[in-house]
Amino acid sequence: MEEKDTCDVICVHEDEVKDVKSKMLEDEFLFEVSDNFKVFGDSTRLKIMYALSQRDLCVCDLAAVLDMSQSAISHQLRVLRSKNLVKFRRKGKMAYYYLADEHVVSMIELCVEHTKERY
Amino acid sequence: MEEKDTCDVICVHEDEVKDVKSKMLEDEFLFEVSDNFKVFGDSTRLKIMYALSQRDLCVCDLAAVLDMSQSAISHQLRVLRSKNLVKFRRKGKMAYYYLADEHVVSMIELCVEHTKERY
DNA sequence: CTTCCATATGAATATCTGATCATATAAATT
DNA sequence: AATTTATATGATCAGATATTCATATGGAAG
Repeated sequence: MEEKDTCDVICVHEDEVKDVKSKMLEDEFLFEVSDNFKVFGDSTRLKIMYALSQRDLCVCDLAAVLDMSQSAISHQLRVLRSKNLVKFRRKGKMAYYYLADEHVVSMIELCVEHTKERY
Repeated sequence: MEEKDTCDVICVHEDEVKDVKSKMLEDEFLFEVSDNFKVFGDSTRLKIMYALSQRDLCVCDLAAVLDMSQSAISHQLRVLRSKNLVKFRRKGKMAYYYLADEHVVSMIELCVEHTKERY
């Protein structure tokens, strides 16, 4: 299976490696999972989501809450939309954003808890 | 409170903003939370942790399981150690790594579940 | 104490990411 | 229709990050 004994991997324990390899999830799937974590791994996006967990807000208000530029917020909202973490409804010129579902809230809550407990 | 009406933030809804601001968690804390998520937001690190959730492994075996260089793995293990997500015990020349606690496992499991459910 | 080998790490590089700036779009108001 | 204003977005740039390469460290065994 392995063609590459070329270089550094010398001390491999064949059986254990084979065992764990068989239990590993698909590369593609784990990439997707890490990609999901990544969205939460930026404090601006996390703050946006946390703010939205309090109440729906328009872009301007989010900018005010986070004390950041409208553009910066808008760019991050785009990311959050692309990951289906937030949605929005138009009301006149404004766009009111809200969290897409409960998963988002529970993800944040869990990591908040873990962060509190672990340190 | 805001000295900066300078530029773009024009349409702020004072009350809602004030309300959400009062409910926001500390900047510093949310930064820490996002920083924790960030560690899980890289597929190499996630794979390492997932592999270790199956059984303790030495660096070489991890490299074999992930099919990556020893150096790359070692660098990422350093990151994981610095965040107290993994620990290791020496056995001769080798270092056997293992997950630091159950939090790590449950974090991964949760996001795996969410990823499965959401798409 | 020298060699061997598993692991660690510093430096360099390439890629990615987030903020800014300038500008475009789109809805409301005149 | 022209203007205003809330939001979106493309381009750019700076800083962060992951891998590689070369080398160092540290324990084992001779």
